[in-house]
Amino acid sequence: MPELPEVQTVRQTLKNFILGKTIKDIEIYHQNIVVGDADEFTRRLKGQTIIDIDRVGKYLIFILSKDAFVSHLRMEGKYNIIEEPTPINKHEHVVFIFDDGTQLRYHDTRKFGRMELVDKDRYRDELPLAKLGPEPQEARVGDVYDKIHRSSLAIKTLLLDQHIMAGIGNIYANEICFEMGINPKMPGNKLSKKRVEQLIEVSKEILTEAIKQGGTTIHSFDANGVSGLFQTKLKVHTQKECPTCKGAITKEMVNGRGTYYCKKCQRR
DNA sequence: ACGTCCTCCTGTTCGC
DNA sequence: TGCGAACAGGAGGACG
Repeated sequence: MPELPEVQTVRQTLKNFILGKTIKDIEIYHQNIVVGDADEFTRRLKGQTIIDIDRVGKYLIFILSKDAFVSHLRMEGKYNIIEEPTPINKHEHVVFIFDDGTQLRYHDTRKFGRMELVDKDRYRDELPLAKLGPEPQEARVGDVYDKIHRSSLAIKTLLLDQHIMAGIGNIYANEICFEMGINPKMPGNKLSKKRVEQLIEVSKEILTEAIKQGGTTIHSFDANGVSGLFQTKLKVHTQKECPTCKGAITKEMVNGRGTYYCKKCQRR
């Protein structure tokens, strides 16, 4: 589900709700969500206060008084804020119970999401975050060009590779290719340095605009009832008609992911 | 080392 | 209408 703008939206919403709260207990209904020993996860975090929530790429990092854990929502993960007691939903797998009686519940229909304890002081330098590339905002043209230039993979596949740049997922990869006027299947090694520079600029612009809109709401995603608005600005993803030439949008699979583009306007 | 495919899951949509 | 196949904001591991 969520890409960088959606995760950023979730982060902000969660910060407003849980900063300063202390975890009284944790209930884990599906152990696989927690990487490593689920009992240790509970034991370690119990009694700790939420100090901050960070975000790196599509990862959220919950910073507590002593420890920290990362949370990746993958395709369908969400956090439900519970202020009034309600029955547990069958897709709520991890429940954080705070000392003020409120709860934070991790909801994930496909159970793809993961949580994992990390070192509070150096999580950026250890797995799973260590291998992530820079977000477009911090990316340096030379570094990105080096990686793209040496690959014959489709440019869209490279945009989805979190080791090159972090935060872009399927929706925004499609949108970025459209804005670039590039065919998503264009091999990376066909791009000039100038073109890669433009790619980074376009990525920044699209992610920034999406964050401003509160992310994209497709299917059921929302950040605790806060729906994003970027879906109204999508130009190709899940669209039928090209906003530029009014021709039909082509949909095909690239690297196993649904890829939408305009054959006429994206050929460079 | 690199590219491709499979896998983890469940719910919804698509096509015959 | 019914029913199985395909697909869905992701990423890590196996394999050739």
